Amino acid sequence: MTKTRRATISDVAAASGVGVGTVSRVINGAAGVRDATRARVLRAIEQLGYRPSHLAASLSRGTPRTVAIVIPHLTRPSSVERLAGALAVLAKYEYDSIVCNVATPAQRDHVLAMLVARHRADGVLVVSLPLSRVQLDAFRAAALPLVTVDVVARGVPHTVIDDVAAGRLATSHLLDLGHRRIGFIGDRVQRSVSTAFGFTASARRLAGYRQALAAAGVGPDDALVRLGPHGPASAQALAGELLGLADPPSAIFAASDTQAMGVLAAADQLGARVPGQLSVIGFDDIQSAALLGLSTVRQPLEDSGAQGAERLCALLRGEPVRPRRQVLEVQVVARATTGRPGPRRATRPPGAAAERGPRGRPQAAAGNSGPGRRAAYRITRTL
Amino acid sequence: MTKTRRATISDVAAASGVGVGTVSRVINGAAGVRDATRARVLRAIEQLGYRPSHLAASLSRGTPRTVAIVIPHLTRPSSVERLAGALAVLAKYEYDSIVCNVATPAQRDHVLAMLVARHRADGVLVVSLPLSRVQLDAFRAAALPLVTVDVVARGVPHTVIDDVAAGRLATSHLLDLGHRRIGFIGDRVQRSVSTAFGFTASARRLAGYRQALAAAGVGPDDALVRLGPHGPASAQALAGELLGLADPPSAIFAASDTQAMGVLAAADQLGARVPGQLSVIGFDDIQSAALLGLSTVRQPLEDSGAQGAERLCALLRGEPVRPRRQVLEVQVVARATTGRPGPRRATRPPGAAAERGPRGRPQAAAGNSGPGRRAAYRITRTL
DNA sequence: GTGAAAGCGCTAACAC
DNA sequence: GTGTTAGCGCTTTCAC
Repeated sequence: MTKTRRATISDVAAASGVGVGTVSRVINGAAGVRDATRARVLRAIEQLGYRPSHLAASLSRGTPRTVAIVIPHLTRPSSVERLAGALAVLAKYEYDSIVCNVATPAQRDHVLAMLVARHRADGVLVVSLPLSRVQLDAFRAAALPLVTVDVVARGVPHTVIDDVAAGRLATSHLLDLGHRRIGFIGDRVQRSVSTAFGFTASARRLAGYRQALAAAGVGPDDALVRLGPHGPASAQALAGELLGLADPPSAIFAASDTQAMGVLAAADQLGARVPGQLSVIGFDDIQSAALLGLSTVRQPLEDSGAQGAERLCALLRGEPVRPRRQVLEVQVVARATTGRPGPRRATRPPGAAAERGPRGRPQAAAGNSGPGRRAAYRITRTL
Repeated sequence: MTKTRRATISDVAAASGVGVGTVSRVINGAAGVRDATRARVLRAIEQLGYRPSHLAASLSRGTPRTVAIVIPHLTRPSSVERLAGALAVLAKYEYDSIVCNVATPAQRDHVLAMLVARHRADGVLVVSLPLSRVQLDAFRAAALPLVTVDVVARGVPHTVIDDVAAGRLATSHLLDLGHRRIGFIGDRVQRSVSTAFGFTASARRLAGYRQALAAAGVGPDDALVRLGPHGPASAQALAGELLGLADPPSAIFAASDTQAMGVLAAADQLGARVPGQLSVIGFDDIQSAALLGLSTVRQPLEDSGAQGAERLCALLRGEPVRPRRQVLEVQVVARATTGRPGPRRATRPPGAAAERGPRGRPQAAAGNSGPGRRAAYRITRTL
């Protein structure tokens, strides 16, 4: 076997005694090629091990049929669900998807700048990342089609939820159950330029929480609002603080399911029964929420990615994308971690470890554990 | 503003009164361009809104500098961690990564066939997907560089763990604690062609489980081995069966953390205290395992993706990749769900729901809940 | 039906 | 330093 260069279309043409045009037609399944000729070409392709260059074809055709997806914190359940939704749609339309996972604002800026500077993707889907005015201008100047998901962007089609209303919804669920001392645990806005992505969902959910309390005539108590870095460990610590208060909350609204899990961990550790002593509601409805029986506000994660991708594809086809802002619905999913407030009981001091004991499940769940079963829940309200 | 076509390199050359070669040098930061000239070119680029075509450059240069990653079940925590590891490495070497999430064997075959048929990626990283002999031959025939992760492939560099040994390790952990009746919950090998990916990790872990039992002189009891579809719901049902046995196991080894969570759910539901009445060990050490205090066998997920990507890059540089099989180490991470077997107690029948109560935590975890803290654990043994 | 030839937009070798 | 030119491998008229 010769150590030669890859076969090209003209090699195939020569080998089969036809012109390159004919070979091209055969490759692309175009009509107007005699069967005998086609067979001859196919045989030459086979024996030369010819593989058409996607690059050359794309260049000649004028479009790479490639889309870039820029997304932070890919390993977070909410991110990966969005990504999966987008990938499925893009694959459906036969776009290649270049995935850019960005861990820092510097990476984000670098990736976005690259995407704008060189023409490597037909369009870009940005997930969860707030874009600066400069960045938006750059996309516009480059005429690079852009769609965002989970973040508002002026002049750009975006798919979002109403976080303020969703925050009200979660809080109302707790109020409706009879809670009056309701804590909030969310993300502290990062000041440090080096790590700040500028996420604002948590803050908007907090605003909704405050609105709902005010509407219910419950006075705000800032001692019940705790913010920290995203992640369960921090949330666990903050929940511990809340539970250690002289007048602790009977319920906690966590700005994400991940944080809610930290709250549950704190409750476990301090011996607070859930939901008897402490009700907990999260946000997102990631897959493990169902597993844990976590009550939460469900937002359509996978669908948001799919919708964003659909809109980007429409944009690439030159179709109008209206309305510019697509607002997806959310709903409260009441599972086993929220209930009516119980009588006050002291929590166990940290250090007095207890054994992992039985947990409550909604009645409907019991005896209904067949394969493929999804955790039972009831949807309380839809936004 | 004219509705004209995109500016090309020769437009820029013309506008700045230089040749295309000079423009190319400016774009690529090549030395040997007078500052004044460079400035003139840059200005022209600016005002023409010129964006170099990645496609044309790649074609001319001869390589797309693009890699494809083919991975199933992207939203599973183990998959996405591997993906993130690979993406980070590929970004480091400035490769674009096309991600192909495949949900079915048909999709897998389609994607792989496409990758082989057209030259669109410099190399391919296949994660967790067993490749047929035909598929492997196709890659070889196309001279398309291939590396796999989490799956053995003849003649191809692959990064794996020793699942059999890991299964022994998990089982030994339980044996060492004093357990003798140990259940196993894993994946049933799918027969249906339409859904069978041919994953074998669970089966190999089962083999290790059997080996460890035999080595400890514990007679096998097939009633304690339950296989079903992957996923927590199925595992929960199977664990329910096990706990309902006349002589139930005092410990269960689940072939994945996801399944272990189903086991925990079953224990909760049936009122079996963990680890008092039932010890549970999972496999993978996905992020939520730490959160739940789940004892597990940790395999380096993110690192496996990173290693695979490193090896693929080495291959693309033409370097030899040795040894062909890279075996990563695993270790038991003992958290709060495994302990010595306690006195036998009857489980509560399903339907008698209990409240979610305090769970055990390792002593070290208590009072150590600061931000950024990782759940405390002790590593029992390394393979 | 099929072949020839003109691009697609760039890089790189070579000349000046 | 800078311009010129020959490809890179394909698609796509446009003749025949």
